[in-house]
Amino acid sequence: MRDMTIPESGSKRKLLDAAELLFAEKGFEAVSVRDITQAAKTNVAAVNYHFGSRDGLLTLVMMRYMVPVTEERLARIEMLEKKWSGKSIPLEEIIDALVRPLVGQVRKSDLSERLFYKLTGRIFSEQGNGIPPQIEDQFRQASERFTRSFAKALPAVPAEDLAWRIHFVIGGMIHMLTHDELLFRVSGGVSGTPTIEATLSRFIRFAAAGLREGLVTEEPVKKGPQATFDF
Amino acid sequence: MRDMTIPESGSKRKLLDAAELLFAEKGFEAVSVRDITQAAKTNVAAVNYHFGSRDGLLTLVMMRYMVPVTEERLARIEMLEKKWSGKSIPLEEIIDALVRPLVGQVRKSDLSERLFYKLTGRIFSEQGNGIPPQIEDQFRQASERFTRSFAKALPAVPAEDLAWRIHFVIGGMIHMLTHDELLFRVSGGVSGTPTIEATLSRFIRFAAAGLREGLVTEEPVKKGPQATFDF
DNA sequence: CATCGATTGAATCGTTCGTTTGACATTCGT
DNA sequence: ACGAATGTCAAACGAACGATTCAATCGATG
Repeated sequence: MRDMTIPESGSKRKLLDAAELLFAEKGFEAVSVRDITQAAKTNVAAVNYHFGSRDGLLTLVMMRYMVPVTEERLARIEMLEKKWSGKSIPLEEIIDALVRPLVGQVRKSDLSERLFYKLTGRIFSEQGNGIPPQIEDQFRQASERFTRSFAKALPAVPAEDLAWRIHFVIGGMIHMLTHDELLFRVSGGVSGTPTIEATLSRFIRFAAAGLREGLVTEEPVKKGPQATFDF
Repeated sequence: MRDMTIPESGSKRKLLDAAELLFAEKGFEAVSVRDITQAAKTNVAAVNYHFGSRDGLLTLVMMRYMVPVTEERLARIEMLEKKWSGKSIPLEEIIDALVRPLVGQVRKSDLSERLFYKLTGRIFSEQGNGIPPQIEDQFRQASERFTRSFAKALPAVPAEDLAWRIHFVIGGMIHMLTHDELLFRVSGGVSGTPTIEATLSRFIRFAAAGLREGLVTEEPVKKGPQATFDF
């Protein structure tokens, strides 16, 4: 296996940064090795020298944020299990643990918020289309863990129904990440430029309501901002 | 403009059928003109002769079902407006009008259900990525019309919130169409092979609940199967 | 049958793709 | 200061791409 560490400077780092920017803007298929090396102001051969192949660079670009995102997702869900010690976790907090790690990583990148979410959204939406197995594994880990917590939080929902509902939630999340600009068409130009926090809150409430569909809520659903996890 | 009609037989029809099958299986970018002509057992030049270019064929493949889908969507929503004459339409029926036309067109194709939904899902998910303007226009029409009905059905939801919620619904729909096989990963192998009708019902209930989030429902939400429109 | 537009066929165009080569430059330990 | 490792560079490779050329063939019509 090749060196998977990311240096702080040098052409390897420049290539990685240029590649992730172009991938975010135009998609993984639409960017050629020559586009990347030109943007990074290096020679064409540099990609194959440092990453073995275009695929090697692609994998590293994907892993760079997906690994920390998965780690933070799993850490958050474990924290929640402890916090609610055995009891089922409120839906809103599970969904928060699913999407907030994306916000946590955005600042570690040189990309703008829009581009970072577009990049991660592209990764999510390429599932099953010849994605590197390392990335598939990240998805598998988060998927298995969160499905368990969702099932515990919604014991009244049959497993098959729940699977589909989670499916729909993931679709909404991906669409939120990839198509920020689409909103203006859907809304007829209604929306301003919401902060990510407001959008996240909207998504969490939407997803929780969809997941809970059909359930009688004895006590009315807690309103106000969702859990903040600022510890 | 070139001839946009689709003959019942001949190599033009064979190319169209072969192209839509390959596009559904592997995506629009991953299929070459040579793949298509080989599958259709015609000469490579046939694509450029009949469709002007690869893009011309691609556009026609997309328009073949998207035009009837949009027409049926708009017809259904107009029917609903008449049926509820001025009153706001129940959410479930609006969402039904949005997704059921896809089921209506599946039988007109030679593709299996799985591949047809994959094909249309791919069309939906390519929005903003250099999609033909004719297809963009189909989206625009449906988007404007349904946004209006959603707004009327949910007068208490602020326009900006509603826009995002519709956004999430569309994302769930696309994911449902494109990633049928993903379900097995999410659910841990729980699901069987649901009929499209059961899946549709699940989606409609999920989406309606998400759209309605936060609203006090004076009368409990009507249960049971959603409207069938069998007239 | 002869004619003519419509269609097909094999060959090839020019480009772009990811990758490789081998010469050259730089850096570093000893 | 020297040799080895490391990195860079221009050039080129073979393969695949969409598109085009032009002669051969077909089918309807006169």
